[in-house]
Amino acid sequence: MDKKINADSCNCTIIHEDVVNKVKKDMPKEEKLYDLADLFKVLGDSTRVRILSALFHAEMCVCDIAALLNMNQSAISHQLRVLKQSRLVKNRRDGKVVYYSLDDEHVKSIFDQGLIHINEKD
Amino acid sequence: MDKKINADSCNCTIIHEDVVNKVKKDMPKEEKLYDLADLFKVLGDSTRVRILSALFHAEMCVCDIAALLNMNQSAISHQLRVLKQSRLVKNRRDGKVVYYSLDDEHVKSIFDQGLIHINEKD
DNA sequence: ATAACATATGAACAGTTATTCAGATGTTCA
DNA sequence: TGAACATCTGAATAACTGTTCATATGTTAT
Repeated sequence: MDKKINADSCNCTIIHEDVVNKVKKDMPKEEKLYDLADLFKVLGDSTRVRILSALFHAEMCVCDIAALLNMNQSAISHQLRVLKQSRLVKNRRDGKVVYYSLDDEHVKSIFDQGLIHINEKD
Repeated sequence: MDKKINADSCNCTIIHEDVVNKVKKDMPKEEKLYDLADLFKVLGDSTRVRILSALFHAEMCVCDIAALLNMNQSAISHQLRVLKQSRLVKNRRDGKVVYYSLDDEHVKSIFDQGLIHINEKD
């Protein structure tokens, strides 16, 4: 309903009010965009990217991942928690060992698109 | 060539050496994964996500974006620079005004996949 | 029950980053 | 040339985040 542009805090005169109003109408809900940024924030760490990339190929336990990435167990465990909170991985316990695996089919395609971008721009 | 697992720094005994070796072989090059994380790092900020989301719908100048997002011009300018360095946006100057637009077709599909993930998990 | 092992967790520290502020640069027009 | 405006930039600050360390939890086997 309220399509009025608030120019108080941007210290600019608005140049193209029509464009701004149109875009404002067409954009997704603010909340969704914040959630999206939060998702990318989770993906925006090399340790977590490497963990996910590993889990694309096999279910793995914490120690295996730590050995693979040459990092200590605690660091991996902390990051797995972050990934789990974002529902990107899930786990199952088998005795002492906890196995982690992917909990999302879309991450793979997000990664693939990202890699295409990278490979095109260098 | 060197598929030996370095377990020195992970303070774990390796449980499934076969799995670790297989995954190590199948994973993309380390460097690509770091680049990928860097890309997601750029996408992992709500201001930048909102800017890109706006640019999906129209080319816009800095002032317009600032007004749309209700932020000051300097903050937007700083973020546009980050987006440009990652080749996600490009710009053209028309007199005093600088117009920004998307410089990547893949970002849209990365966003779409991300939104699917978000919408499924709540 | 206790030792051994895999994993999880909380606190602390170091490094990174987004925004703000002040001012610089570049362009247009009178 | 100088005023007005759009944009850019560097420094400073405040907030956030990843890793490490020490320790806790949970499971198995003796």
